Amino acid sequence: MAPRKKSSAPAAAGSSVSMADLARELGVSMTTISRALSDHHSIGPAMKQKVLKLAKKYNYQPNRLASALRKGKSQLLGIIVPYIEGRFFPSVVHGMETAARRAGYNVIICQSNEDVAQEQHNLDALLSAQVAGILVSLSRTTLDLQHFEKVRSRGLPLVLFDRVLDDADINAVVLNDYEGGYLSTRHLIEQGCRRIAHLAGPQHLTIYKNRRQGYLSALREAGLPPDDALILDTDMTQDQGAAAMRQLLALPEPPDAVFAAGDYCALGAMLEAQRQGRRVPQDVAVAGFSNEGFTVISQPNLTSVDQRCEEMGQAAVRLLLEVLQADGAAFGARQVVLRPELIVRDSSLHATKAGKAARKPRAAAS
Amino acid sequence: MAPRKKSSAPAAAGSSVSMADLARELGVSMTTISRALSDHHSIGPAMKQKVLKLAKKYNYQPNRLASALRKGKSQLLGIIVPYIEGRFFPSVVHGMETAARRAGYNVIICQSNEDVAQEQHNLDALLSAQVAGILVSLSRTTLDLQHFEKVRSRGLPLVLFDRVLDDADINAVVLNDYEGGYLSTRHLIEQGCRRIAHLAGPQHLTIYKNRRQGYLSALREAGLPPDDALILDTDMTQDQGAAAMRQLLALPEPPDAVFAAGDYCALGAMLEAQRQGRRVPQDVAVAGFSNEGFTVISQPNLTSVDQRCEEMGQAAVRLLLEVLQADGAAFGARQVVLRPELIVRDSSLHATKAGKAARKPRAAAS
DNA sequence: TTGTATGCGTTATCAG
DNA sequence: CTGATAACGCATACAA
Repeated sequence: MAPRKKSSAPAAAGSSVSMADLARELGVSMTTISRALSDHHSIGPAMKQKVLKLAKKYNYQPNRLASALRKGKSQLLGIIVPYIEGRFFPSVVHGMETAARRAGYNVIICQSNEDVAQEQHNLDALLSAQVAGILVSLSRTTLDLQHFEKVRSRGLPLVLFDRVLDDADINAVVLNDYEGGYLSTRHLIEQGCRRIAHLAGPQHLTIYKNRRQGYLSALREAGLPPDDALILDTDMTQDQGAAAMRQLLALPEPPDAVFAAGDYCALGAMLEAQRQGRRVPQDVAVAGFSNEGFTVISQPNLTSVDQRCEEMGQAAVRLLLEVLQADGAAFGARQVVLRPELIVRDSSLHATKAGKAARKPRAAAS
Repeated sequence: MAPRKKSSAPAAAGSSVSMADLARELGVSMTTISRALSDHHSIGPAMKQKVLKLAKKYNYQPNRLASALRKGKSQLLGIIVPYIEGRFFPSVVHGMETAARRAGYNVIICQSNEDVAQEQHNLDALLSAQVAGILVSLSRTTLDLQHFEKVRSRGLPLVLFDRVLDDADINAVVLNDYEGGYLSTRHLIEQGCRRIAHLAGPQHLTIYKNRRQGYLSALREAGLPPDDALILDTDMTQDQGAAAMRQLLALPEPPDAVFAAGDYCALGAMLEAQRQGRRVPQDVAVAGFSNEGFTVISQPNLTSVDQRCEEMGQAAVRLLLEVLQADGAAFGARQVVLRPELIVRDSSLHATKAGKAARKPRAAAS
């Protein structure tokens, strides 16, 4: 028995049933249908059941567009990331989508491609789509937050994550990069290393600045004097990691450990050291940052700092939803700082005879 | 000079200007505003300029919800993937978002978590959001396509990618897995290998079935008899790859090469062989599938088949938009088959003395 | 070339 | 508890 039977307007292809259709069929008003479906209090249980049954029968799907238009708020969250590749951002997005779905939201994803202009366009598109809130990890070329004023003036919650700017007055979820740098360096010190080099990232980016601060703190705490010759600026690529290691090994007094602010950079350094006949970790210990998938595959496996990607995504959405619920109350912007986890692997086991700290990579894709 | 001046309804926080506001301000009708903004032909250039200028001044943002409601079609594409992790899906999504944005669309992303029920919910949510089209890579637990009937009956374009079912009557973009298996195996044969094992994936999945077929074809073509003892079923994990290699090396006549249908599985096999004192590729050559990031990091670097992730995403969106434009015309479902690329690296250079085929991993994340 | 009127599907505000 | 009606913001058929 096909659904389309006595309905005056048959469910032709391309169209789906609306509340009006259900109302007509049951001989009641649209209002009643709406109440029954949205579980309103002033609705008879008998009526409610009838409506729900019919809705199921006709396979009624609410039109969220109409609902959102009427209510002025959609069930969509906008996400802007520099790009969806590598290990970090996909994992964060994974966490976000999961948290959002649980709360009944869907996510629109945009890539800025590290371009402020693109970021602005994305922002406009999201506002235009009437999203309920926006999550952003800033592009590298974003130097101020003025284009996000639109968001505030619309009264929409905004949460930055990972890539932020120093602005106390904005909601943000970040990793404690300082602590990551500190933990990593302290670990190297505990391994008996005394001349610890640092391959730093672009210092105008907060994350790299903080990792470096952590490094310096650990040195200071251990009474080790920082040596400018051991702190090299790189762009975090594998190539520059190798180049930096070449430079370090050419020093009259080369380092006995290297803490790189990124895994690819660390890998480049490690391979270069091996190419020059040094043993890792015995001659020079190496630690990276980000806990990339390949850290359990390189020889030796690479010690690194896990960034809690997924937790970051979930935390960001949670924060956003809280602000959304508070709806204007509780103004003060909140900052959530996640604690990094140092994952010790063979590349840094300088003192002991390379213990084992194996970790399986995640399951096969596709 | 602030925008809110003579307007009767000041732009209060939380609200934005609408066409009606612009119309009132200029003393013209909404129709005129609409036409000017949508670049309609019957509109005076002078008027058009005036409207555009005012729109800029007031920072007018069209409400896509309202527009979509009216037109019955939004500027949103829905994407359903099993999950957003690993290398494959993020790259595909990357390609999709890029292609979609260029065409003026935004993408909503949902994860099915390999669960049919979740896939259905995602589907409902997307339909409810009135997306203009849907792109799906099926969950592992999806055994038929009946829940996608809703999409067709709504007249929405549907495109499957990568994970599909054998159904000729549906738009799909897939990799030629058969060719990938064939190329990989032929390459091993050309390297002088004669006893080539195959670590196969779950055979109810088309992709693995096809990779295996390609393997068999290459053997047949070379006059090498397939040997059932050399074809092992696995779930493609690293562990099972290792277990399979153990089993193979215990044979009275062990293989001189292994073609695994996945990189993690290949890696497990490779490491196990080395653990048992075999040299790769000299004693046993190894080739994988998917071109994961770690293929350039493992020792030796792993020969693999690139799946053209990004192209797949772009092709899927292109196909979807074509169907959308055709709007009912041109019914026949189309299948786009992408050609895989064999990336030869050291793990399979059996004959020659391990040439070099280095490839840098992509740039550092975050 | 411009304006008038109507409807997309839903929800909120009233009144019964 | 239920119903009639208006409104969200935009786009189109039709009239001027």
